[in-house]
Amino acid sequence: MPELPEVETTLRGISPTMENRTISEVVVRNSSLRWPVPEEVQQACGRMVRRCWRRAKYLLIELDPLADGAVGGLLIHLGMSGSLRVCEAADAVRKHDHVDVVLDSGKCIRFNDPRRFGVFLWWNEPVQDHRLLKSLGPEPLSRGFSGDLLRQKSRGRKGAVKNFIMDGKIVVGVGNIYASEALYMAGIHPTRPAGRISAQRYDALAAAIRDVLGRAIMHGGTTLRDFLDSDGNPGYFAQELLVYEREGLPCFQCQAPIRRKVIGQRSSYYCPKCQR
DNA sequence: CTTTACGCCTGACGGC
DNA sequence: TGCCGTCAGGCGTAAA
Repeated sequence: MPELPEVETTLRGISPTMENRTISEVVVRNSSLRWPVPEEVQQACGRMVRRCWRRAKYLLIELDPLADGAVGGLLIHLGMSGSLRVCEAADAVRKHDHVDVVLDSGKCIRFNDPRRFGVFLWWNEPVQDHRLLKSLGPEPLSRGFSGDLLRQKSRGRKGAVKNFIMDGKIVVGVGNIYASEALYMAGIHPTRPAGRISAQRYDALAAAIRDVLGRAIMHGGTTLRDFLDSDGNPGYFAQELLVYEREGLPCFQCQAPIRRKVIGQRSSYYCPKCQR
């Protein structure tokens, strides 16, 4: 289940293969992803990849501008079960390999997604104005993210802090696994109303979010069930997890059994003694 | 404005 | 062995 560290790992895996290469072909075998893969993605053919980058969990393949200066490129989201792998264009196609981006080098970026919650779209506007990106909050690893920001945006909010930090309009890239982890590290109970948390504790939470995401990226992400990086390898952060999927097991700090509770339709894990 | 529930989809797993 | 129900979850969207 790709969260921000898994998307970042994927980005780092595909960038060297894609940047400064020309896209020779885009092969769509199955266009029924979250939204249909549009015919416009064929506009990528014959154009060079200027830069691969990431905004939230969206991967952006930015192409060199056309003669008239028009920018454009591919927008990819891995959804729940998606992955991109680097292979040879001639390699055998596997189950759920929905789209290929073939490069002039003969290499291929192959999009595989069993659950098809993923996204493969074309963009040609200033990408920050794209409907999927325009109302997103700051990147958690950027300077624009801080405890002060969380504190300010939480004013008047009565919902659980766990839902608050998973809201992409507040801060992007904090998914279900890392939300539980960061709240545990900061000693904050996941159901606590977001508006009832001190500035000092929000500082600790922002630091925990940065810390856990940064460390997960260093480990190549978390593989619980199906995440694979662009070389087909799992991530190794699962062994570092402190509470996620540890229901009933002793808290590493106080030995109390870790609890699981569904908050906002999602499993949340926490220590009832260490988190208030 | 905030908050909540839903649905898209396949694979893994448990019970019978 | 097979079948069926349940769960997993990112996130846009509709509804409250």
